[in-house]
Amino acid sequence: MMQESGTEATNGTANQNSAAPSVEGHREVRSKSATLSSDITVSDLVNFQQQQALQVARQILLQQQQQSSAHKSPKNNDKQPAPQVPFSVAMMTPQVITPQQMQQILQHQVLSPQQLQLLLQQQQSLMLQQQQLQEFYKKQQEQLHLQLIQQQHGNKQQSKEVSVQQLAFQQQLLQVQQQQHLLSLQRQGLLSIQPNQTLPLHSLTQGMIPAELQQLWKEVTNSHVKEENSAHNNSHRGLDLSSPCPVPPKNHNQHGSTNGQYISHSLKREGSTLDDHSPHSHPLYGHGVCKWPGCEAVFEDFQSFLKHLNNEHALDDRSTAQCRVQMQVVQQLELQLAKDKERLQAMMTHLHVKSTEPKPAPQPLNLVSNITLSKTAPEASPPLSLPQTPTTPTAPLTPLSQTHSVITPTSLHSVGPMRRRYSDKYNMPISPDIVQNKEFYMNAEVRPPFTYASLIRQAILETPEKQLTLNEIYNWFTRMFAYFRRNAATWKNAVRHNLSLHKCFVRVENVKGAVWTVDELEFQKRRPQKISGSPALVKNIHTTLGYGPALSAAFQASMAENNIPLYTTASIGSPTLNSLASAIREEINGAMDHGNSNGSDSSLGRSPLPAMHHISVKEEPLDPEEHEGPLSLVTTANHSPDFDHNGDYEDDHGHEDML
DNA sequence: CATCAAATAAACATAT
DNA sequence: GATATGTTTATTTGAT
Repeated sequence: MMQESGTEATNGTANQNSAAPSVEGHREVRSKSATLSSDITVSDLVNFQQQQALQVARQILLQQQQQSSAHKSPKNNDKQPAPQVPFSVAMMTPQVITPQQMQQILQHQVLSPQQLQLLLQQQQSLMLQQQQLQEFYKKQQEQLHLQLIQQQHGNKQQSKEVSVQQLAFQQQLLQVQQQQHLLSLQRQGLLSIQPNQTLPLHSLTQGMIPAELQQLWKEVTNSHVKEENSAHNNSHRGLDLSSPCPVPPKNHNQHGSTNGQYISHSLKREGSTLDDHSPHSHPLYGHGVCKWPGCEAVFEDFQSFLKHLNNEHALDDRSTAQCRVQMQVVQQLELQLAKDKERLQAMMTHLHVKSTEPKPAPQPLNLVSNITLSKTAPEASPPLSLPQTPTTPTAPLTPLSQTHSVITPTSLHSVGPMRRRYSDKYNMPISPDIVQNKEFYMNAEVRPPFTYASLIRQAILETPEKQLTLNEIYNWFTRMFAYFRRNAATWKNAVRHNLSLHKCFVRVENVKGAVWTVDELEFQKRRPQKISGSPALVKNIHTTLGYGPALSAAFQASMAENNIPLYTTASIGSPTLNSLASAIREEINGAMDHGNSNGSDSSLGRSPLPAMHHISVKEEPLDPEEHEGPLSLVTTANHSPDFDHNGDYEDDHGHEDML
């Protein structure tokens, strides 16, 4: 009722509970600090891309101006600064990898602690530098901004004076920009550090030139998933640097403005949405706001927006530059995506399909089927194989490859109420993904594919005490998922409902009030009936068992790779990461304890984490009964719920406001 | 088609 | 009395 609406208002990150001071007491403090740091991070992240784009745009613009004044080079020459990146090209080794190569790569995949440490340090120092530069840059930025505006309105002459100054900063700007690129990528989990890719990383920082990027991208895409690619190509085209892209292409839309919003969305759109613009919808217009990168002008109606678009974002140097920047951003992300996909592929290949098949790249899922295969459950396997949702793991990140059906099916409607998540169980929520996705969900308003129960559990397990007050749980939701920063009334009610409904959540009275804890046993017990039987799964398990260790190792490695950097960079409270890890561990333990009972567990389906423990489970074959482990990779794979949403998430709102 | 789990809504109770 | 917190019931929906 009313309360809900009231709640909603408060839901933010702040503590809503002013009424129960004592109760919140200590906990409050804890959650508060956590919230704080994460909030900062989040918002920071949210603005990151946009800032980056703007900055880069300015820089490019400046360069252009200089060039034109100095060399009178053609107007929109695409030459970008700093032509150095030889390395990256070679090192990146996009998707042109043969299965064998993949294996090799995989084998080297596990970073040693030292290596990780090193990488971490590198990142941190980068962060520092960046901050410093950023500050300096901010000041300059203001000036430049003014100047740019002036220039735009006519006083070209000024530009010369300005340019002198600008030149002075150019270098720094470049640095900042590059670092930002890197950092942002890392934050998003797109840029993961891989052992064999360490170097590339550096080279990346050193200077990715749009042109190069593009080329890289092309290579990547071409080789990668050749088949599915048709669409990709299209997108490339759109991004082609050679074209100044005067008219703000649709791809730019949300991404820039929504900032945090994943590019994936935009990318995806590219493919599918290029043409479907309904009369009053424009990729650069959403929520009554202009989504042009850096512009957040508000408009009452679509018409005024169009007007604005034509006036403010007309074909001029600035727009062109911004456009380019956007392209860069997109390209980098795409590239990274491709890499991650490849990595996934390699992992899967390595883990299961050792020898097999040729078609690794195309569809990861296939692997699954391959996996299944073998051994024991011939027929059974079919079920597993399924789906079309190959990509899962990266799913959120992957949308762009429409190839992956992931996006398709559910995605479309997923936006709204999430009601069924599992079909997706066919995805594979392997740990790494989760992690990566974490970043994703923190920034993109995409509904997490996990059930409330899973999320609540996760929230609770992430704390050292393994207990949280309702309010803290709320805070965790809002902190971790952009999606839950909306519709508070709805999801809060759901959270409460879940807490009461599931036996796995135990309310513990405290002096100060009450906290919620998780009864892991119960949690694991839930709905065994379901899949339990699934023969297919069972069999796979066997198969998988053998690889158990490997898997978890890989998992950890990826965790390290992906998360650490992310969080580190993001300066997020490391607690998150750690807790996540610990939570996972716990799950694992729990799973082990219960052995097979839950083995059947289907529950995994819903929660991502579960998948992980399963993995570990394998390490220790406890399966007394017929089925050995809880789930096999396959199973695991299945579970990941729909990542699709991301894909479809239309721009924003739309439906999601169920309120 | 039956059943189940989860999401969603909402009424209601209780505590602060 | 307003909220926050919990509990419970009902309905809807997607999956199996």
